[in-house]
Amino acid sequence: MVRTPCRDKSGLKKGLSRCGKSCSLRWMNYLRPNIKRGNYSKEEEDITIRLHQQLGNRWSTIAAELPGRTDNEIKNHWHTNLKKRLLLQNSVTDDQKSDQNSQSETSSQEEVSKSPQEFDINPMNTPQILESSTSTSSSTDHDQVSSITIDTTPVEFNRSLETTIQEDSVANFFEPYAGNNFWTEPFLADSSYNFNISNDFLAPLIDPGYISLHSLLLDGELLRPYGLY
DNA sequence: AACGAGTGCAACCGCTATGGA
DNA sequence: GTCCATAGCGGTTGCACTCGT
Repeated sequence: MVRTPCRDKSGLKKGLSRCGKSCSLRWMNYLRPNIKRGNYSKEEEDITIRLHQQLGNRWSTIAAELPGRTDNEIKNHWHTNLKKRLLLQNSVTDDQKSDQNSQSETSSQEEVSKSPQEFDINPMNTPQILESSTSTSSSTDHDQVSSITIDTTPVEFNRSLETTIQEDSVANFFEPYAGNNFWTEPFLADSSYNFNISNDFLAPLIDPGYISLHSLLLDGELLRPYGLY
């Protein structure tokens, strides 16, 4: 069943008019209280890269592993930052390989036996970018080239993805919230939003303690879109 | 100051899945 | 079983903003 688009007959948007779907999307992607905003941590980027390697463009699944991040945000971040970095990484890796090829014929024969995916895209094999995740960086690609630091320490590849995420990022990320099963109840955070932004805003009620642990502490920038600092 | 290019991200679009009548 | 509304997903677009010239 094809959804009726939020357009008038001329095909133009109806100004500021919003259909239910538009409102829903805006809530889910932008207004939802437990959305984490601001720069991505290295852990979040690592998770994104690994999951994308495993799952492809299943952004909602990836988003489920990154609490506070929406699929849309992750998708945007991937297209605007991570994809470029991986491409850059690959180009650096290719350069290194070409250098190595010119120096060692033996090593080149080993490389040939690999499929491209084994050493190009796979973030588990490629060097880890240590650059801080400043998504607002206005530097040019050329500047990024000069600013990126490559860590050639190999990542243990045999660990399962789930174990890797749990050990490397998620457990550490939510350790301060231990005792609240945020991880298995991701949408409870929505319900935790029981303080009034305005008199017009009605939200479900829940234990106020939940707010401090999940909503308020998730990110310092959480309330800034509402003018609450 | 003005302009153009590049960038980031919210919003939109088309589609499928699902559930209720 | 059919129809319809809605939720959710991934791809794409449009525009505000920043930066360099």
